[in-house]
Amino acid sequence: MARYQAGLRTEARILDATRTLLAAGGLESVTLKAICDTAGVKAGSFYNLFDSKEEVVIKVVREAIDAVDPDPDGEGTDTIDDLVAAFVRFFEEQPQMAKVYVIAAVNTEAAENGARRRFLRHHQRRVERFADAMNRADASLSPGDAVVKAELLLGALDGLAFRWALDGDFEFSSYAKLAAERLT
Amino acid sequence: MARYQAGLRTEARILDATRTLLAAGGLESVTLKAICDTAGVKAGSFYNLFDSKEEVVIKVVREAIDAVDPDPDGEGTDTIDDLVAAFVRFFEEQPQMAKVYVIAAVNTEAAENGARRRFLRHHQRRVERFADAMNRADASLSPGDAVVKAELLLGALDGLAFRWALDGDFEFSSYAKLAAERLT
DNA sequence: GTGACATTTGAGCAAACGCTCAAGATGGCG
DNA sequence: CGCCATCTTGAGCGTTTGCTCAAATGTCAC
Repeated sequence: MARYQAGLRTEARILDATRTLLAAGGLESVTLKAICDTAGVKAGSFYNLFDSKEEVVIKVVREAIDAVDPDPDGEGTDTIDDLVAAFVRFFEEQPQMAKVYVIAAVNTEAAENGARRRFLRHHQRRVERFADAMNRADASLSPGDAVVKAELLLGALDGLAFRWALDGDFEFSSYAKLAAERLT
Repeated sequence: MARYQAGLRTEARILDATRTLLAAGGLESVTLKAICDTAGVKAGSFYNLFDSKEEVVIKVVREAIDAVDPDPDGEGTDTIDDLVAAFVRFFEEQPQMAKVYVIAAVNTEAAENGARRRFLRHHQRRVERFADAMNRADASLSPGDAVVKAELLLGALDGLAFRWALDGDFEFSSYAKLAAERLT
């Protein structure tokens, strides 16, 4: 939406501010006022570049998720271990982003089911990646069984991440490896 | 806090209203105005009986959780299957309550870590129950290993519940049984 | 350099939120 | 019945939320 250099620069400042606030204080601390104050911009400028606060938050979270993809180009070379490690890394490096992810998926009521559908699609793509990796590792596994196993493993990983959100001392990484061993 | 019959009756009406709203529209729809309108009460009356909105919500959620306990008296007679079934039942019968549970655990920032600590304690009690049941089923299992296994199973159940919150068509119950088989 | 467009600003809007309080109505005990 | 504690009410407070808009300022292409 920005056409001049000045617009591009403020756009970047707004995204940076959102990232910073999100990482520091979670979704609750990301208010329009906080974003604008941090970015050194007035609300009117914000709305000259973006349609809503939500648009910016979604953009930032999506970029954070993409940044930890072990096979961003979809070459099909990632192993289960890679995928599990990437999963753990995302939660450990970007805990607040992960929480936004969880809240958006759960919190969303009938009104704005768009967000939930987006997350479901993302989850399904992840299941496919896991299932593919399982099939690559064990050719005798039927595709259907691979999907079931992938759902099970991803479910376990999500739950362990949740557990870790509850208590930072929880040994997320160890448990994740254990889950991968038993559910592969 | 209520001492007259009238007070007790409005107390019950407020709790009922909160339950109804929570089940129908999730946490977001539980505003003070909505509670008071549904209960046919003014805000002043509400605050004559309760200290805060939060107090009421917590009370309602806690009661809902206790209502599905397979061994409320702590007699130590519940099996893993009982516990897993109770877990599934809670989520399927009270999906909104379960979502509140998740949100409170994740959403709570530095400010009010009281809620998070409460949920952590509840989780730990649950882990103990699961571990005890595992030890009862297999005497050769060391207590430490039982706790690890219990954490793993509960993690998987939480994650599958989350998955189901994302998409009601997900066969939560089947996957829960599968997880119990592989992680016991 | 000027005209046309992008951007920024300051002021402010309406709605929602949780909550408070003085004053009056009601209930139950002696 | 009378009295006092309990309960209810209506009005409203103070804050925060996301967002809007006319007018001023800046920027780029020609």
